Amino acid sequence: MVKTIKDKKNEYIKEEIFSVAKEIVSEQGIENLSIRKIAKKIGYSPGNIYQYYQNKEAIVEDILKEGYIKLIKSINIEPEKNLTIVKLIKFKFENYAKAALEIPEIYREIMINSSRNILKYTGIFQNNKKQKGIQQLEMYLDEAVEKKEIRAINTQEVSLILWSSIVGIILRSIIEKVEDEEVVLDMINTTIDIILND
Amino acid sequence: MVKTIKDKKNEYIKEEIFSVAKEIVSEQGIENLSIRKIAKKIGYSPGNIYQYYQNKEAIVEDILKEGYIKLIKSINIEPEKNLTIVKLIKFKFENYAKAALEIPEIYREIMINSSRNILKYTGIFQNNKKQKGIQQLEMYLDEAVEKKEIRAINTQEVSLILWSSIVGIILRSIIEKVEDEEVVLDMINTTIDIILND
Amino acid sequence: MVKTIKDKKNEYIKEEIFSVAKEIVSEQGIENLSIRKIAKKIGYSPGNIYQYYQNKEAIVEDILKEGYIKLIKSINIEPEKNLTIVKLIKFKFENYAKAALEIPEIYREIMINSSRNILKYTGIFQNNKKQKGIQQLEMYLDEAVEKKEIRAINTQEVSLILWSSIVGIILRSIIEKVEDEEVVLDMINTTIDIILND
Amino acid sequence: MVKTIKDKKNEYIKEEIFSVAKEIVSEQGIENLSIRKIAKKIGYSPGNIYQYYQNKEAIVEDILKEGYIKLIKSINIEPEKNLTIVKLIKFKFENYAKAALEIPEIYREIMINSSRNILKYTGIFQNNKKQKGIQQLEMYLDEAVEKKEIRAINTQEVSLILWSSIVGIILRSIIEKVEDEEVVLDMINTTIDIILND
DNA sequence: CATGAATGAGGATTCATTCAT
DNA sequence: GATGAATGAATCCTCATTCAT
Repeated sequence: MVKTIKDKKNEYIKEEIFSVAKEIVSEQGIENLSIRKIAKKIGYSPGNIYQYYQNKEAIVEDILKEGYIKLIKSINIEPEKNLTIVKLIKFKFENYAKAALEIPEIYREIMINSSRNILKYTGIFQNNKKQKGIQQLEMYLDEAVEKKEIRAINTQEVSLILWSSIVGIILRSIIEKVEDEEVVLDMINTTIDIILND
Repeated sequence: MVKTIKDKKNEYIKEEIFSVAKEIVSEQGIENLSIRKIAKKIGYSPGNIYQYYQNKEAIVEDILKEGYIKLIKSINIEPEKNLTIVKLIKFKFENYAKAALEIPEIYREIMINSSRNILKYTGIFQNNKKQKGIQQLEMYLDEAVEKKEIRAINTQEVSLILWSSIVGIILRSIIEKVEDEEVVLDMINTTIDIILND
Repeated sequence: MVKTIKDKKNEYIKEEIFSVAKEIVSEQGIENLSIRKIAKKIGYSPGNIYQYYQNKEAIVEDILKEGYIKLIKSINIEPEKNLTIVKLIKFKFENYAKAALEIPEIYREIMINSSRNILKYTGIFQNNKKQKGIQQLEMYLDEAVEKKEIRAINTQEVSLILWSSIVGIILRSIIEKVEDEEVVLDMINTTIDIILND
Repeated sequence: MVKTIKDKKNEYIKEEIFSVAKEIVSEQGIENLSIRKIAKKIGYSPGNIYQYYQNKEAIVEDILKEGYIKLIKSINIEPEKNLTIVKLIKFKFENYAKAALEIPEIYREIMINSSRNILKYTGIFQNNKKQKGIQQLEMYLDEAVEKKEIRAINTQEVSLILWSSIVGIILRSIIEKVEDEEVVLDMINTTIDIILND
């Protein structure tokens, strides 16, 4: 399984296609992404794109997947000092929102997308397989209750509500093209306060 | 101003176009609506559509406008008996959610749309001109506080958060094609409870 | 052959169509004239236009013909005082140019049009049937030579040259959208001086 | 920089498109040129034309540019023997007229076109930037005056008049579809004689 | 007379994808 | 691996004209 030079070159070009595709999506929206635009931008021929990706859909999928990973990473960042659970939740949501706002067009697409493939990662209504974010959030809430940081709540319910509220806020801020990130972050913070209140 | 048979036929066909367009939007999403598809579906030539609508945009606008009006109406329904403010709010959000879920694709489009024209009605981040729904909600919250139904809160903030949370939930349920309306309605109810808690 | 009220109404509407058509031509150029635009502007239906004109071409023809008549009239204006022949020629060309510049789009179309119908009035290369303008010009030149106002010339040749030079100048000024009429009139005057000179 | 077979084929097809486009323009006028017609005539799909030309405008531009270059070349032909200035002017205008009459429809289009891009080369009313043809003509006239070949004249004025007269004559001969080139050339010659006369 | 719905053809473009080279 | 020509279907829209009403 050693990577030959060829393999490396291969990967390099695939990255190139990928990266240029993201650029186009960021600038013009996913609905304006086209194979030809990608090809033109990287200086390859349209046909050649199909050496690296099966079709356009595969590229889009990759973009969304990468976006999703970025989001996951953002909530896996651990704070440097010890924080209360509530503060930890706030810390994580703040990182999540920042990550989302760095890739607004892609975040928008991820959250709007109805394909099974994507829903696997974004769904909140599929009882059986909960996405990691919600799982983690629920755990934190359990812990917070246990530690009496917050009053006793139905953590299963509240985690869902908290999650969809915040996703809703971020989505709207993207759709409305809000420029001041602070406004969004503040609103998220307040939302957490109110929902977890005391 | 008597409507002649011709007028009626005319209106009938315009309705037909409109209705077929909505069908396509519901089935394939607004991004897949096209004049040709409409024409084919009603058995007319594409050019003829332009007898009834100035252009594609006008059709889309009408669809969204109708959807928006449906939503407005849903929150203008008054309950039969006297209700506490909190119950009134729940009643109204329930009607709103039901209305939204009757036209899922259109609701989705309304809420995702970034055009100035639509944002006028859906925006929550434009401080100056608040949309009616939020205004009304804020008033109710003020009243609820006054009547000591709920604890003292920053009604301006809370109305925004409540609103965007619920829109977020409805939107996600549409994107995830949740079939059981009850699940969504319950979640909304709980959200209101939690946010306004007691 | 008495004109009934019906006939008059008929004519009135035909005039209306005609007049609106000219407006469109003046504003948007003849290539943008369409039956629908005419119909819309006069508040009649497209189909009805065909009650008054056989087809679009007939309307255009009428517009050009009227333009041509305007031009003819302009050179039939007689000066108030007695003028030398050369001054008379200048007087007439000046009127002609002014008339042309009042209907630039139409003049352009007349002078560019290759249809037999129009060439009948604008042609200068059809030896057999000379258009009136050239005929008249030739007569004046004959007279000027006879009266020794100008040197002996081949009036047949010179009339053609003078004519096409001036038409060329007017046409170019229209194509270049020259705004200052005086510039054009001066140039025409100088052209006459130089060609007839001494 | 070796041209591969592919390159050659590519160029060949571009030429094909170009040439077919010119054919259509010659037969039906530039206003009737369409991508679909070109595609049909060469047996390609309309979309494929866009492999070779960015859009319709680019094709038209190329046609006009080629025509314009042809004209420029025609007046850059130098006579074999020494000629007097007047004869040189005649020689050049003759070549110019011949070139124009080889591409009548295109010449017509060039001279009728009101776009800034074309006027740059054809305009005579833009004082600041005179087109080369007029500049050259003026120089020749200056020289002719200096050498006493012709009487003293305002060479600036006369060059404009001479130019527009001759363009006017050529244009009319094209519009009237004069078949005998000699007639036109004679008329031009006479015009020069008369305007520069003696 | 007048309507205006309807057609059918046509306009320029754009696109994802394929395939011979 | 890479090319890019080619297709065929699609996009929106405009038009002159006809014809049943």
